[in-house]
Amino acid sequence: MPSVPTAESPSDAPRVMRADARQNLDALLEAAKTEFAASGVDTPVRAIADRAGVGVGTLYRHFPRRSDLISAVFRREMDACVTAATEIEASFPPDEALDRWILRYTEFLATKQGLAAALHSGDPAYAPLADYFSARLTPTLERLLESARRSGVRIQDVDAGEFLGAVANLCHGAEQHGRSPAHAERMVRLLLAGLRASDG
Amino acid sequence: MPSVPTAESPSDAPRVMRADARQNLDALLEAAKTEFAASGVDTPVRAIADRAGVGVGTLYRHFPRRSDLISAVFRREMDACVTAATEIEASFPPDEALDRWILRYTEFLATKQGLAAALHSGDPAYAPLADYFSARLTPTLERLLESARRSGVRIQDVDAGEFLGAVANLCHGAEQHGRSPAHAERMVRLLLAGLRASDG
Amino acid sequence: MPSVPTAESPSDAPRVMRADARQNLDALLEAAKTEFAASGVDTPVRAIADRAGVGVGTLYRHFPRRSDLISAVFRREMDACVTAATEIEASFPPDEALDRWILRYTEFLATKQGLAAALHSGDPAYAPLADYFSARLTPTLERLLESARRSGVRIQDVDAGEFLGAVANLCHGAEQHGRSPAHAERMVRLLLAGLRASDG
Amino acid sequence: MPSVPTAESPSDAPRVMRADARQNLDALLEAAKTEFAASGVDTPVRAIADRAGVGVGTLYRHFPRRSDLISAVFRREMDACVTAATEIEASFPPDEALDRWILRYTEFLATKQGLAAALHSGDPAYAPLADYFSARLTPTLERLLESARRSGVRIQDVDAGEFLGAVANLCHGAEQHGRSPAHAERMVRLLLAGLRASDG
DNA sequence: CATGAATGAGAGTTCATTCAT
DNA sequence: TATGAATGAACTCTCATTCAT
Repeated sequence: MPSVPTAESPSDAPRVMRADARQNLDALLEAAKTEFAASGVDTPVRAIADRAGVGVGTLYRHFPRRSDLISAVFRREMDACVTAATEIEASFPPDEALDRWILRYTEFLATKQGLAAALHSGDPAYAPLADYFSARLTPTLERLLESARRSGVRIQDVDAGEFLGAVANLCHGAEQHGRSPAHAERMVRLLLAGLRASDG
Repeated sequence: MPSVPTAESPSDAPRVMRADARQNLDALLEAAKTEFAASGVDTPVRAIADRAGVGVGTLYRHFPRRSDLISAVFRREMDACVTAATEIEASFPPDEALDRWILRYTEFLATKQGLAAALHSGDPAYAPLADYFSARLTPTLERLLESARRSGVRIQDVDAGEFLGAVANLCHGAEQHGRSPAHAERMVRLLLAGLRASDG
Repeated sequence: MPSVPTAESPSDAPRVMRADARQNLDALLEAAKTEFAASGVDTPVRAIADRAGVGVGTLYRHFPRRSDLISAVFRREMDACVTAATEIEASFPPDEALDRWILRYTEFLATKQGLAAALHSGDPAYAPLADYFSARLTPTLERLLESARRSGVRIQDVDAGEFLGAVANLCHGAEQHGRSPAHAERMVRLLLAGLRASDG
Repeated sequence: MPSVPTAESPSDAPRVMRADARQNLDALLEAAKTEFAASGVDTPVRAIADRAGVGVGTLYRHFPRRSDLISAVFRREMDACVTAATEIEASFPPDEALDRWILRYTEFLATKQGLAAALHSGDPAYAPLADYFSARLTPTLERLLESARRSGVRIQDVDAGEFLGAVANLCHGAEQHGRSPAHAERMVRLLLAGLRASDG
């Protein structure tokens, strides 16, 4: 079983951390996640700090740029999503595991309105996030696709990263006013069906 | 007494309009279209007014709310897109016409970054736009789907409006940094393939 | 008599100007002059706008960058100082005119705490101000020095711009707490005496 | 029990001091000197603490107010400057010693951008620094002036403190962008020449 | 009707200073 | 004592919107 590193700190080397600082950091991540889900990633910095019960200065200490906070929030759950793949693969046949994990991935996306935009923004500040996405989620899907093919399922030749981006796009606006949460799932299933279709 | 051309005003009640006012309105729509394509629908009002060569006051006279302008811009090209369907239906067999029109629709979407967001925003200000979308584009797709089914093609039972929304989402972020313009098309084709897949 | 152009507008071509805008601009220049004299050129933008009785937006409309405002304020009085030279030259013999004008120049400097700093900051935003200084004040002093030399006075070979900068420096901090206003004048007179000294 | 060296503390009452505290204090003074020279006396407190390798709390412990640190830094080198006078007086005739010491004083000023401002700020926090200046540097110049006069040189009747302030002002902005380091020296020499001029 | 000047709320960001660890 | 995390006031700047001209 591979180790599942958890990277939830803004920098790579915060060796030790004062207990109160750690608490603030957690509160910030949690507050940011909530605010991002409710108001998008462009929500005022102050709103996040207020929700976390800290001053704005504390937010800036931990996350000098907005992109740092966005990246940290998204990375936390990306990790969980990657971890889930292992469990799903262990419990279901390859073809079914593929669909199940994609649906698990859509759950991750549900409250990540700005993820796709961040990934495609071209802003170098998001390069680490995009890299992380490519390094963790994309290989996961590639593995699932390969397993399904080996089990005999006919699967279109698609770029895994591109496909994940498409799924992210399809989930865009889900959970929004007037849209059934089932909407996104139906469309994602359509895309998955297209993946198995015989002609390209 | 000046001539009194009747024009389609931003509100639903066509009214008498001075020739110069009409020119300003056209210039504003054109400028807004360009700015929206370049900088998104949240672009500063001033930028649009400047490009149109009018004062911001004039913009506000014609479009009191930003949503009025966005709606007006998008409606213009929705009309063109609907019109195109008729031509395509006359030139191609139903099944092919379906794909061709969807791709024509993606072209319409190409520079309409904010369309999907506007449609799903839940903001009542966009209700007229959503209504227009439902009244014009959705029936067009329904007609094409029905024709294809009648011609013997097996097509999934999907909600036309939902499908159009999904396509719009897939086109989100196309033409953005680091994304091939072919990306969106590939994913849309996958969705179309899913539409014909035998299981749901 | 040469024409005495008055350049007190932020840009070079504000052909016509609405009466109220003109009033606001004047109020801003006056307020800025007062605030600069009292609190230095780094005084909060808000303080200047408040004193002028306008919103900050109005200040930013007329002077997008702080340096624009500083330059405008200083240019107005540089012009007056240059003009004064003509009158002084007409009324006094060259040698005396030189001293009298330098003392007039120190009066100009009295409330211009940030002038020298701005001129020497190296910030390209102040290049226009430095250019204006070089184009107007420096030639004025050069002319006065030359006249004095022609009238038979022995004068050190100094760079006029450098000398003006030195006088500006000597006036730095004058009118400050605990310093007699005569202090600067005494030191400037010492410098002027050095100008006539026989050895370098 | 550790040795208890007696050190000159920031306050006027020398006290017992732990060895590590003494080291921190030295590091802070050195760091502050460097930062002041590079970025002026308004440089962020954090920058100084970082350079000294201590926490900001330590800085505040030793120097509760910024003025305390500034004063301490400047006093150190004032002392050296005063000491230098003795050597110069021993090696050169009075008239030459005067010039040489003033030039030595300008060297001291070279990296003390904020000295003149601090002395003239009127802020009571700088009163001790101003007093120190008056108690050490001013008498030094007075002594040099008196020696020169006794040796037969005709010297203007100037206030020594005022003259030192003028020299400090003349050195303001030296080493800045676009200004030759020789600029200040030329102007100081002009002032010294004025000191010997026969009329006032 | 058109203009664009004015307004001012609101967002981002920095940094002096305090104080829990 | 030393540390540096936290705080929040203060500042800059932008832009949607109004309204005098």
